[in-house]
Amino acid sequence: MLLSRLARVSQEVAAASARSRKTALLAELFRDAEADDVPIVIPYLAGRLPQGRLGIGWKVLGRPVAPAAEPSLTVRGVDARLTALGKVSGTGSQAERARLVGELMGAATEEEQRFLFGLITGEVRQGALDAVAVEGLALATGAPAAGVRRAVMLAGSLQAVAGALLADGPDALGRFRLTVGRPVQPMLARSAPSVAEAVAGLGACAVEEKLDGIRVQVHRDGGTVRIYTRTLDDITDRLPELTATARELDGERFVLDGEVLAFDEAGRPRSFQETAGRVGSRVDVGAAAREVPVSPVFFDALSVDGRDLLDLPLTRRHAELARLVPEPMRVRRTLVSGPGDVGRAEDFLAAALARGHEGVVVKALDAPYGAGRRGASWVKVKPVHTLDLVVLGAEWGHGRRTGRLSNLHLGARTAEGGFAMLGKTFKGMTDAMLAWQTERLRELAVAEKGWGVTVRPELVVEIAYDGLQRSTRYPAGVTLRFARVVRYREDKRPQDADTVETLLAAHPEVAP
DNA sequence: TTCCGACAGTGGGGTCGCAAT
DNA sequence: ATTGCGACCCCACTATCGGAA
Repeated sequence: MLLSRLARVSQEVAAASARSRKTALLAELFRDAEADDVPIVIPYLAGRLPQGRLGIGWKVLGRPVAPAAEPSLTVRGVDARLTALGKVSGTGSQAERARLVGELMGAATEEEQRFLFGLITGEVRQGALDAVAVEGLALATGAPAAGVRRAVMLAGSLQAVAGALLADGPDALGRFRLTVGRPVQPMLARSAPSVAEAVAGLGACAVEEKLDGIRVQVHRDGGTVRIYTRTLDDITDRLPELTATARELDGERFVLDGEVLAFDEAGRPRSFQETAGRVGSRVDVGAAAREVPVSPVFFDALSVDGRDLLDLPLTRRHAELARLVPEPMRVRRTLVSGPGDVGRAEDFLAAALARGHEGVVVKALDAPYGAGRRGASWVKVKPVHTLDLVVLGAEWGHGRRTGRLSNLHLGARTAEGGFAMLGKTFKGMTDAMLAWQTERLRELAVAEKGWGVTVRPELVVEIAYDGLQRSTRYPAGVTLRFARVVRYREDKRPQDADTVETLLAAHPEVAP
């Protein structure tokens, strides 16, 4: 199959607004793909490369290359070139990679160039990723969409399911079940502003501590242990102490879900930055593990002794977890009978925060494990802080925000009477706010830059954030974590904005 | 008809590791 | 040695479609 066909369909998918139309376009293409093209076409149209990331980004791709006049690239040919590109390494490799990229782009038409660019940077912007590709695959093969979705969650991969379906038809779905050693999409939580609201929607529930670390899925099959992240990357080699722990547990075959994080001598959690740095270390893992050892805290069991527990209620899964994992390695929790019992949940949240944790996750006791779902049965609650900050500048948006000033530069007042930038945010704005701030910030602009504008510090905006973290980038030595706009405060003047001093005083554990 | 669940998009900061400077 | 870049951790929020109520 020619790449031009994919590029054309991708553009049509992007132009279609109805999801059903996108699905139909993808299904038509999947049906036409030859068997050898399928393992490439499916991920491409889901906006991903079968090779995963190539180590090539905007910098190399940004260089313009004259497009070819006529399409000639085949899907398989492109795949072979990209595989070769991913394998280039060593000194001088950047130049070689740039050369190969230039060669590929030079063989592509303008439309194909746009498609390849999106594919390689991971931004296809066609309004259809995995979920829509799953629908298209179901339509193309006559398999039930829910069955395909479930198979993909259990296989942890769209490609495997696509290959089986197109080769063997809808019956192939039955082959996909939870397998020890093969990661499944983890269950996710939605958020609520208070435990009262979280409990109100759930009835009888467990309230568990929310730990600020790295999500891990631990598989053990006899002497073999594998550890996967939330995105199903294999990080076994980086966590030798967790591998050892899994081998010591009193079970031969299991799959556990949990969080891994570092604690200090007093047993309080170390900062996310410290845990993430440790887990990210790959070169001298032994030294990293000695310096910042991490501990697992498990909260779910997906499989024990060959029994698949996914469809069992949390109560049953937790009973299995408790049989397998000693109490200190399980997440701290309390049980709440329902909305009449909210006081217990609120007390538990306060205690969790006092112990230095992020918040709580409220879980319905009767809910199964919804692999890959951000279902309503897990709800996280974290305290939210707010500040009144001053807009110092704004950056031009991309995609659907093109032509709008989007990403705000936020400043707090300093003791010297100026403003210290604390970070940026693009979150929380409605389309109306984007339009309004674009106009207002242009009026306040003192300098037009390529990336946006700097403005007179006059506009006050209320910002919500989850906490402070250390920063080497910003002058106060700290930055906001997960900053988002709540509303503009036109009733406030910049001299009413919060100061760096009060911010640091509110988070003494982070203050430099 | 209205409501709401699921998705895609729009990017944030930090850290690590590699290659280039 | 330092810098730039990309990958991958953590993540919030809005707009939209389409099925459920």
